[in-house]
Amino acid sequence: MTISTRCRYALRVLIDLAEQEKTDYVPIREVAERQQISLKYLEQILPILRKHGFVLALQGKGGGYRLARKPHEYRISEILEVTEGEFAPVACLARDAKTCPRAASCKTLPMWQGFARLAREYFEGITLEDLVKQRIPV
Amino acid sequence: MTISTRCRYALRVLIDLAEQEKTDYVPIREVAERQQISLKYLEQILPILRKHGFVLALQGKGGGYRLARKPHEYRISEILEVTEGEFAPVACLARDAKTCPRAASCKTLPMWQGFARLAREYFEGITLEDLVKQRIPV
DNA sequence: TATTTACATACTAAGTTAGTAGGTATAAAG
DNA sequence: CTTTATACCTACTAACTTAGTATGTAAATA
Repeated sequence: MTISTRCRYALRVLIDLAEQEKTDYVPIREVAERQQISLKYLEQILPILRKHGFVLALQGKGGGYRLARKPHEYRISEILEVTEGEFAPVACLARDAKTCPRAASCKTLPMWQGFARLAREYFEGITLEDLVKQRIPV
Repeated sequence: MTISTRCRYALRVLIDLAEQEKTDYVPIREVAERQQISLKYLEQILPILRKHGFVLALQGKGGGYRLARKPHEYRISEILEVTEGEFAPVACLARDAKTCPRAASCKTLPMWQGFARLAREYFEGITLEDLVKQRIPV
């Protein structure tokens, strides 16, 4: 039950890009150096973010990545979704799950549903801007 | 981010034992048949529950397992803890984690702390009896 | 002594994770 | 037109985890 580094790195990259506050493109190599993350690994992660419209990419000299939206327009739940996969504590709650024959009588299902809902609402309520500006209540 | 079958099976066994409402020992084989779970796999899971005092075991003919406490005396959080391991969405929040050099400036740490707390409180608030009597609000 | 139970340990196939390695496509600059 | 700097793509791998199976041994009752 731990968040993958792929997901955590994705968040750090997005935060890093948000902090640059530039409108021009930042080479991924710079981010890798600043964040001390393997460049080659980031090269696998960034295309995921691009395919889902989170960042814009520009190839060639002077190219790089930049945010596609303003920081407050990213819900953390979206970022988790694409880098970590759907949040489903048990298989029966996955979108593509075939209905479990035990579902009707399952004594634990409501608990997992409640937990999934709690988690979803928590991460939907946080934006990238909240992270950058450290606005998470402790 | 999914709960292991080991953990889910452990919950089903405890619920099953609670439903028997007998004070005498139930052979694990019976539980395996009722719940349609591999007997050999359960034979690995039950010793975990016994070592942590959740169930009592009796060897030999007429032996088996029974609950060590009353259903309302089990918090789900305890059961998750021993079968699934400590709930720590990121490594830095594990009990034995060495302090991350990035911790002080980490923009995501408070979010993970908040999530861990939310999850902990949710599962601490549910007992085995709640599951058996299907008292989980939807 | 036979039977039934828990208990212990080793093994395994399949999948996941966190990368590394090597090359291709694209675009700007000289 | 060549060089350089970037993104992009695909394959590979070591280590680990998961969900079991297999093969016993120990204990307690009938």
